[in-house]
Amino acid sequence: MPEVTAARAWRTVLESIERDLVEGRLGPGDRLPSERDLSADLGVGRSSVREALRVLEVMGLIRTATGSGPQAGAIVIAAPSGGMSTLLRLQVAAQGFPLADVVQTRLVLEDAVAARLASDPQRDLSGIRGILTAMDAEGLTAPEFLALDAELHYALAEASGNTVIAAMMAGLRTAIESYVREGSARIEDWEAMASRLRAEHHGIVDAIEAGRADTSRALVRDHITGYYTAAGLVPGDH
Amino acid sequence: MPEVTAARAWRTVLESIERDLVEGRLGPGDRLPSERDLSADLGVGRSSVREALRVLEVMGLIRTATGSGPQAGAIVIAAPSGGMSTLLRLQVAAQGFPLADVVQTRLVLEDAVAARLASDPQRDLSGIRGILTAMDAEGLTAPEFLALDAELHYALAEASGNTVIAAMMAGLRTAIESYVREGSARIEDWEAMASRLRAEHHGIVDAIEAGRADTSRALVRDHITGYYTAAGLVPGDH
DNA sequence: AGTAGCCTGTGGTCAGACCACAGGAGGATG
DNA sequence: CATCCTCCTGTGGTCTGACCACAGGCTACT
Repeated sequence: MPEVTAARAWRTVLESIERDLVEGRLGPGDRLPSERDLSADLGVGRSSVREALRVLEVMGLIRTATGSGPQAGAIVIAAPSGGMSTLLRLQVAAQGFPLADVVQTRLVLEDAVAARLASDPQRDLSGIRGILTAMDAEGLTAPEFLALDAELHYALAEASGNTVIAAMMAGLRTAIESYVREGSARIEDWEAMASRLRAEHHGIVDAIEAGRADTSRALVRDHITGYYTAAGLVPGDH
Repeated sequence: MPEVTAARAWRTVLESIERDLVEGRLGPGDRLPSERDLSADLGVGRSSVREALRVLEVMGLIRTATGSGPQAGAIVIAAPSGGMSTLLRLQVAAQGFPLADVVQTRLVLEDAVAARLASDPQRDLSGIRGILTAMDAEGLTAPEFLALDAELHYALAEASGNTVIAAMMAGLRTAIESYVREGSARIEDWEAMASRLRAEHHGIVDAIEAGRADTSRALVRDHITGYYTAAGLVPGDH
């Protein structure tokens, strides 16, 4: 007997759930069987089931809740940005991803987002305008400003309509968040930097709304590289 | 007593290890303490430690091995593409990512890869040429051909020097692999398609080596969209 | 009819017990 | 002295059983 399960009981659980997802037996909003049932059905220990569920939870596929009722248990949610953020953040921490590569990837994606938004006549930037207004407020601290900045860039990615790019943008941002925060302390005149960033944001959004794809792409590139070099996160050799 | 640990013992383990990574106490090649030691040090059960390690393993941060000696135990490896592939594949399966978004993201990234390679005089495409030669062989089945195709596109991303983009490309490819395979069955004259793809590959690599960024980008776009529409994976409304 | 309390099932966690495995230590052997 | 073989140790992998806290439904009492 070649032991079909090979090894790794938790992997069989993961594969079983993935199969259920692929073949449509499970979908967003559905509830997984209880850990004890899965354990019995698949012939593995409950701890192995839990290891698999933990992976799914961290990757943003399910949400777990204690108690009873329809909201309890493990439920498929498929919220990708959380998992992407965790993955990228950990890989950067483990030096699997150099910071420069993360920044450059962000550049590539944001570039594409701007171009796509500029050439899409159906775009709706009302939410983005709201964030811009919020950022124009006086007296924002650097962390507050950066939080709004993250929100703005994510909203742009979301508005472009591509969920994968939006999730990746959120993840890339999270991965470098702590470094960005540290970098902001290195900037001497924060108020000057803030007003520069404000102006650049308005310029980008204006260019997008004017449908000028190439202009908005260029502005986005300058905006991002400008800040990162100013914060000393990336060599200015671009 | 406000119970500092809040909840979720496994999360404290994850956070502890992440802190060790960020602050340099752990790095690639290092060995983690044994599960039993971590359990005792952090004051949690061994099963909670295992749940955290499982997450790290699936995300590609560590590798575990049984037995004794320096190679046994959990070792930091930071191999990002595996985790990225799992994440994207699962999210697509759970309908968190529409197929069209995945394809489009691949387009964006590959576009950037081609442009970057074309404008980089230091590029080394010798490995890519080797794959092209392998793909020129006669009598390849569709799965064999597609495997080489995946290898080729990944090699291009790798050659561009951006590890994040390379990992994302690998992940995106994995996420749609099964659909691509199915799609290949829908193509009536596979031999004709194969030679068309071969010609396009050569054209792309030639354009890159000639340093013609815009041409290579256009060729890449046509190459990818062409195949996906032919395989019926994406509406032809691009 | 309303309400208070119990009961059940859920995830969260821990403790302990095995197993298979890989490698080193140490003795037996030539 | 060198070599081989065996046992021992520590590792992850797994299972079992036992609690706990919690949320919601159910029931019995008022």
